[in-house]
Amino acid sequence: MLGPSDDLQLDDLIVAAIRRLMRAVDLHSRRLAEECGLTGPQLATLREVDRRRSVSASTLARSVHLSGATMTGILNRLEKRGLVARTRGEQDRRTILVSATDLGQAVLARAPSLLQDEFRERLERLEAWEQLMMLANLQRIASMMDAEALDAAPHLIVEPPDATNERLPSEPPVSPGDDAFRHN
Amino acid sequence: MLGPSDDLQLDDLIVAAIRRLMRAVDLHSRRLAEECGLTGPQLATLREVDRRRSVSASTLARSVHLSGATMTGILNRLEKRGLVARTRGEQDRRTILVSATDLGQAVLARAPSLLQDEFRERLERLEAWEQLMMLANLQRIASMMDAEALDAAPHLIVEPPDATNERLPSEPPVSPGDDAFRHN
DNA sequence: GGCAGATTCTTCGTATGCAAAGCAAATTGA
DNA sequence: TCAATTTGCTTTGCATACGAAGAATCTGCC
Repeated sequence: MLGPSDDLQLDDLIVAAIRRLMRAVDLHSRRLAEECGLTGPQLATLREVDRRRSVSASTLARSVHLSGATMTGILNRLEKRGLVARTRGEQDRRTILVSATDLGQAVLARAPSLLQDEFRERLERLEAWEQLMMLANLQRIASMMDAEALDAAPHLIVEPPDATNERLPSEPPVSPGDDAFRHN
Repeated sequence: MLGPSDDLQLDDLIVAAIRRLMRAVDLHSRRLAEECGLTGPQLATLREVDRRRSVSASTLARSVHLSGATMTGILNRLEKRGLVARTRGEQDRRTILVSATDLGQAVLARAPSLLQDEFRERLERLEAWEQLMMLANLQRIASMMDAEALDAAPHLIVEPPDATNERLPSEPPVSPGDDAFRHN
């Protein structure tokens, strides 16, 4: 372990790195907006809407880790551009079911990644174990900071080399009901 | 390396982890605001103002990795509460020199860390090499995403309260590979 | 001196992002 | 059955965040 003075150093460095990362994400979001007309959160939301066929707004919010209020604003902008459609739920008329329009899917097909190309290229040049280590560390930090928010979902564990990593064991494949976020 | 389909998975997991991290930071910022009256960016700014004795607004913005426009808003709120004071530069009357008031220093002395206590406790329980690995990975990711912004310098060492307004790239150059493991 | 260009900060417009309050629909309980 | 609660979304208020444009100032060149 480190002494208290070193801990202060460590804290500051972590804070600085996180701030740098957040800024980079924000800047890339604005660049996305210029290039394809969608900001980062909008693109992430549209992708998730398209992946699942028809989702409630709250489920959507949880999937992309946003509050419901923020999701409302994003959906408003997406809807205003005709990229998604809002429908009232049949059985439960409180819920709003969101679905991607044809235009939305078309835009999505042309949209770039949520990560900068530069970053992806650099990442691709790394060895697989390095990629997984970085992901694991990122997830670990997220979990450590997220913990107070009660997320029981286990995340990526870097397995010894014999595990067949066809699919990384984090988010389950689409199954629309079991959201992995069931804390009520 | 991983195949293209796994890369897509990797991208998505990284995006999700980053989003989770950003949300956690935001939530902690709001908690800070309730507890000590200062949000995360405000506290970070006030700390930096106090550390250096008197800084220009632009230097401050670069130090905490914010744009000048954002810094203006934060300084407005800090000034309105009497925590910092703005003064015109003597030689260069374009610059705004920011300094912490007595009240600002008093508030600062009582303010908690920018990181959640939960996170810090968890971090402290880890071995030193693990702490450094996590920091190094975080800095590496930040650098990889930051690179396009020409910043390129992962500042491992917290700069001394130099007060001399340094020019552009500013941050002490550190070879990007071993940045986390340089003790001095 | 005097003016063109650069630099510094502020203002404006837009998009996140959250909590809390508000509203409507569904569920529960007596 | 119908009031009380819960649930799902929207609205409101505030604080980031950014770029672009504007105002004030400085610098260099003549």
